[in-house]
Amino acid sequence: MPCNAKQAGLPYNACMHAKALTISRVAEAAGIGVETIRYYQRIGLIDEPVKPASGYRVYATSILTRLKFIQRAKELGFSLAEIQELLSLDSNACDQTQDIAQRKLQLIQSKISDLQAMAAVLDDLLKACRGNHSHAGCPIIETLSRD
Amino acid sequence: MPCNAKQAGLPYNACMHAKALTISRVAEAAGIGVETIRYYQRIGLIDEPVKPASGYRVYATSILTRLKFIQRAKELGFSLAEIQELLSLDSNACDQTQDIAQRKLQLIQSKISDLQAMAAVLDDLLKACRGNHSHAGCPIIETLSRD
DNA sequence: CTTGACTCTGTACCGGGGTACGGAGTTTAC
DNA sequence: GTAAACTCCGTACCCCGGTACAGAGTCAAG
Repeated sequence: MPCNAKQAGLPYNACMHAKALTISRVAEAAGIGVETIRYYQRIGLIDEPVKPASGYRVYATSILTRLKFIQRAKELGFSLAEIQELLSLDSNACDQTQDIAQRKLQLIQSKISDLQAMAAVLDDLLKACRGNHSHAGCPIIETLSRD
Repeated sequence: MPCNAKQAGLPYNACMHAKALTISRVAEAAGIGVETIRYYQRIGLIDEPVKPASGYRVYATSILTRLKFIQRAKELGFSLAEIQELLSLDSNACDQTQDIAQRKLQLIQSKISDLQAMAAVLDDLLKACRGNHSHAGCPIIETLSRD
């Protein structure tokens, strides 16, 4: 996009303030890549900011809050689609948010107990290995394959 | 592969038994797609079964156990590459696999603690929601956005 | 006022984990 | 004994979550 400030007899830099929050400053502050921010915009996870005449995106500081939210939610195991759903909820729509979080929590808890079972089996296997070199039947596959 | 039963003066169907465990029966029984089974064979996650002269794969029933294992391990967050390594525990001798098992155990334990951390955060957030009847905004959304 | 750093759009690519298709051969049920 | 259903192989395509260009325009420091 051309900077139409020129047509108005102004320098291009009339299009942006010196310390504007540009995409690379956002990326730096949020600890993620510039391309990732553009990717999130493409998929609609964050809004395109208002662009001055030059076409350079200038972000509101609230973008940092949003990116933080996204990163936290990702760490909790939410997919970008789920995060989009969370973000679309009005912050008063506590009920729906709770539902989503509750389902996620149950999922996580059942993974934990499966992994604990698996760890116990592996631990037993290791003990058996150390004591017994015959290893006629490694129980791990059968144990994990049951049901 | 042509069925060389023909050259021997026999019908093609001499190449396979009527109720042979064919790929679609395996897929059906395991609740996965035929293409997925072929994919697992391509990447070496499961062995190619013996093929009679016709070229149609005929599986041993043990494939079902193995596929069950793969599905369970996948649910637990293991990648197919990791599952491959886990499966190698079954076929190798004990003393050759102890460190694989040891590393897997550590991996599982770190997955467990990651998931426990996630669960704790989600649980706290849910508790905050249940105590929040003020309509002042959803604590989950607010907490995830903070800082 | 130049030079280098930055940004724009668009498109292509990556690895992981599959899924679908085409065209040919095989098996099975009627 | 033929039609429908199944299987083969190879290749191409899909989604996800990014990442990496290229080529053109803009900004900021010296």
